[in-house]
Amino acid sequence: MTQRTRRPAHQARAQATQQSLLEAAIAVFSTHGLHGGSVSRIAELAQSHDRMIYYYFGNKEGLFIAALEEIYRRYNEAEAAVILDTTNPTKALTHAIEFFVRYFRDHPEFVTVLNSENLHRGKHISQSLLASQFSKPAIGLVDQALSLGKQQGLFRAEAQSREVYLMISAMGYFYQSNQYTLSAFLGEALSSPKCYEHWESFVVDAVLRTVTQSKKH
Amino acid sequence: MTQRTRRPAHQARAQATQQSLLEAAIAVFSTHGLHGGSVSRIAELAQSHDRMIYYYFGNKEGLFIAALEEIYRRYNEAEAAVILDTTNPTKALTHAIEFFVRYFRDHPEFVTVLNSENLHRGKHISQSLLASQFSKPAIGLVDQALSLGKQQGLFRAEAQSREVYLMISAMGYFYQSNQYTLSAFLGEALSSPKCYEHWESFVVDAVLRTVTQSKKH
DNA sequence: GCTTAAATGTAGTGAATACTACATTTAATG
DNA sequence: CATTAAATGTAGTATTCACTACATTTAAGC
Repeated sequence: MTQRTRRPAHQARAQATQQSLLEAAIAVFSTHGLHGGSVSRIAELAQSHDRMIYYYFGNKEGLFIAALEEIYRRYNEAEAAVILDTTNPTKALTHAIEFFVRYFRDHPEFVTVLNSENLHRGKHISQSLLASQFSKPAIGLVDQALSLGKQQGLFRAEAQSREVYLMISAMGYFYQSNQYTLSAFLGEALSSPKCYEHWESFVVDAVLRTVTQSKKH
Repeated sequence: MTQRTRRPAHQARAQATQQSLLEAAIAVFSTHGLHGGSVSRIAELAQSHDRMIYYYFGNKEGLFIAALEEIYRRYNEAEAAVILDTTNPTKALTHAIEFFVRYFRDHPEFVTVLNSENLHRGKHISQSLLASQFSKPAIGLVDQALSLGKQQGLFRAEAQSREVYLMISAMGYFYQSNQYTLSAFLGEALSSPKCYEHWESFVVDAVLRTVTQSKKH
């Protein structure tokens, strides 16, 4: 038994500090990127001191890795909580699509932190041991709906979960990630509810048309 | 007549300096982001001095705006150079899709600089006067192919160019932009030719299925 | 209550940053 | 060839940055 477990009050405070630093890190990194977000700013937002970042996470990069793992964990957690209609494949797939598109819309920090990580060519995610655990269940939702549809002869057997998952992610992610340049490009604010809802229904339509068995008789 | 135009040798050198600085800026900003890319590094890469950045572009932000305008200009230029088959809508749309997906693959700097701009919520693109000029022709390619297909009764009349353009962009852009986290997530390098080609043909298939008139008879 | 180590607070350090004042070179014009 | 201004080169400055040495506080176990 280590000293740490024998000091619950210390540990509770310590965990609270770690948690607030992690939360602040996600907020700051997501709005300013890895380079743009400073440790002092994160510490300030967490109402702590930059000293504690080094105490708990080693260095700035360690904190970024922790932030990355945390947003991935939440993403997986949210996905795992989704329960699909196991009788209606179209409904199930629609539900899955809505989950993903809305997750990206409602969690811009997930999108921006992943963008930062990709700017750095996946340097940190490859260092993370936790990240590999997050790989598998991701496509699960799409796979569930697709399998069901294939069983019922409603969806094409050639439709692969991986591609369809990428398709859904791409359309949801891109819309959120590039909303500012796209809005300038198209001359219309993509963040408006009307615009967003139109896009969501288009994504559902496009995916369904892609996977649905064409009616030849 | 200004002094500047009366000094061709000076102007030629000046333009060369500006051009190399702009090129270096695109390279550095695209690999390190706006904050991560330093003016000294850009100047060094351009074999010039950071002094010149302020001389020609005012400040770091001015250089970033210039870089942003330049990559947009090249994107529009490349798109304008594409000539589609005006008789075969399916071929034309396939050709257009291949152009976009390959453009994002072959111009990662376009993707990463746009990501930086979106991290900053379109702060610079909205300042640019040039940017507004780039808005219109963008959807042109997709619109051409779609219109043709609708005329021939091959594509659905409800299919809108804007949505289809976004769909194509999303799938091409996302695949390139998120390749590192996706590769870690899926356990396979998306940059491999085999993987890429599979994706490209999937995008073509998905878009065609989305816009093509279903055969009810 | 004394000891002890975990947890936190304070005050720095050197390096890198964006930006600038000032000096120098270049070549076009009279 | 002297003048002149554009273009470039040099040497800074103030600030912010990630990170650290060292001091202090906290509470658990004896």
